[in-house]
Amino acid sequence: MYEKVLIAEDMDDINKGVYSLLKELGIPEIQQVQYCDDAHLKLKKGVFDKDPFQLLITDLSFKSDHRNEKLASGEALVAQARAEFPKLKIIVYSVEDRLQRVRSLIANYKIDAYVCKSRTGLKSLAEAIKSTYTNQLYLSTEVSNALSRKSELEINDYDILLIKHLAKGLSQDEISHLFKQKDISPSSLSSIEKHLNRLRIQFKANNAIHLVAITKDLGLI
Amino acid sequence: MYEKVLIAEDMDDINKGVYSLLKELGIPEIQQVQYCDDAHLKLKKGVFDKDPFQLLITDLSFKSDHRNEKLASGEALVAQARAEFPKLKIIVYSVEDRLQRVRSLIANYKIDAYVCKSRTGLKSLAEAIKSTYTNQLYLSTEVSNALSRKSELEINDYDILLIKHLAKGLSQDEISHLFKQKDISPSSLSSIEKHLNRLRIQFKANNAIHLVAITKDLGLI
DNA sequence: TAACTCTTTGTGGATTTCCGTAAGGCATAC
DNA sequence: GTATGCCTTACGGAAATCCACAAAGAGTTA
Repeated sequence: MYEKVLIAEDMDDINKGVYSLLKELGIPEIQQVQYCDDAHLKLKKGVFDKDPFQLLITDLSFKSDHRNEKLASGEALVAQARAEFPKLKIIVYSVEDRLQRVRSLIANYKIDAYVCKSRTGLKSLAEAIKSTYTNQLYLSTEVSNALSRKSELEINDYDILLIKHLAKGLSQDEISHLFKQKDISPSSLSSIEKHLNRLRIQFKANNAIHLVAITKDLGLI
Repeated sequence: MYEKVLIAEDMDDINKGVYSLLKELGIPEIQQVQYCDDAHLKLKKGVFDKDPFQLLITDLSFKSDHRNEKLASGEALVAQARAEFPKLKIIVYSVEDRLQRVRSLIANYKIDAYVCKSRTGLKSLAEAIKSTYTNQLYLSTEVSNALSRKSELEINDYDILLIKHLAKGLSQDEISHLFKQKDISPSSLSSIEKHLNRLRIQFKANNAIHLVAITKDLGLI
């Protein structure tokens, strides 16, 4: 089993919960940090001391406070960690349950497991730890079909961007101009209308207002 | 100090963290539930057994799963608990940090403390427990000014209702018809336009979409 | 009562969104 | 090569919004 594990999680209560789980699993060396930058430092120090961490368990969202950090999000931490320490196992442990998000983490950073925080989050996390130790990708049940092809008709980054700009108060015409200016394709008013229309249908929204309200409730934007 | 405390929190890791905090505080009887309905049952049973809970610590958001519950949210649980057990102390422990939300919980249900989950959430929770035991309202630092600045409260229930219906996807014309039907005044399309226009100016919103997005972020709707 | 203010309601017009249709580009399959 | 499907773009009309101004009503004050 793992000998040396790092937990990156800003909320102290969860941090505590994960810590006691690792203790129960009999892992001898456990370190905890509440900031992404601290996590990065610890990882580097481990390598420097010739005693590297074998596993990183990290959240995705870290509330920002007075400190201004270089690594502003869990995703940034994952990206950095994967780039610098290819052998490090990474488990993402987050409330986020959007399949698209999970997919992109796996595709871009080759994370070793994704566990949704939930009623049974800790149990899943325990399984994830065991699976990753034997080099098996682990996804908790909530997101287990993130890799199946069926859910391909999800929304992509372009759609999110579109809705975000809508929510910021831009008209469709203004978005069109902005996209042209930034070389984001498609940028024609007609295409923007078409994409929004598809999204409205997909989310069963009556109009653009409704669409923004729904996606906000879902936490997509 | 409290003798009998109930924790309602769906995520097992946080539940674990809170539990160990209460243990450290020397509270002898601690019970935990992961569903609102279970919390309600426990509270009722306590009274029935002539050994009522003195304190409820509850989250606001509970993910729904296969069970279909009567009390679908933490707020519903709080409402029910306050109505049935006026002497029960209630601490809400949630990530939600919108002042309006805190305000309405205090105004409507007379909760005894509101603690934001954060890096130092557990520490705040400990203070909240002590404060409430001496009948003092406690608000964690993130939301401590929820009661001070009531300046922004120039919007009334009519405005909120209006925006809520917008967010549900109704057109201004449909809202007009609905209001006429329900005898809500003013109900003319013209007046609805005028009110929305005032709100847009007030919130510096470019259009109705923007207005809904802003008020949603503020937790007004 | 008259003057004043505030709110509701109405009207017209510019702008934007909504929705269908159609043309053109581009890749893949036959 | 041609056919096919998918996507972008364009255009036009209906509907909804945004906005300015005017009229009617209700309440207040002098």
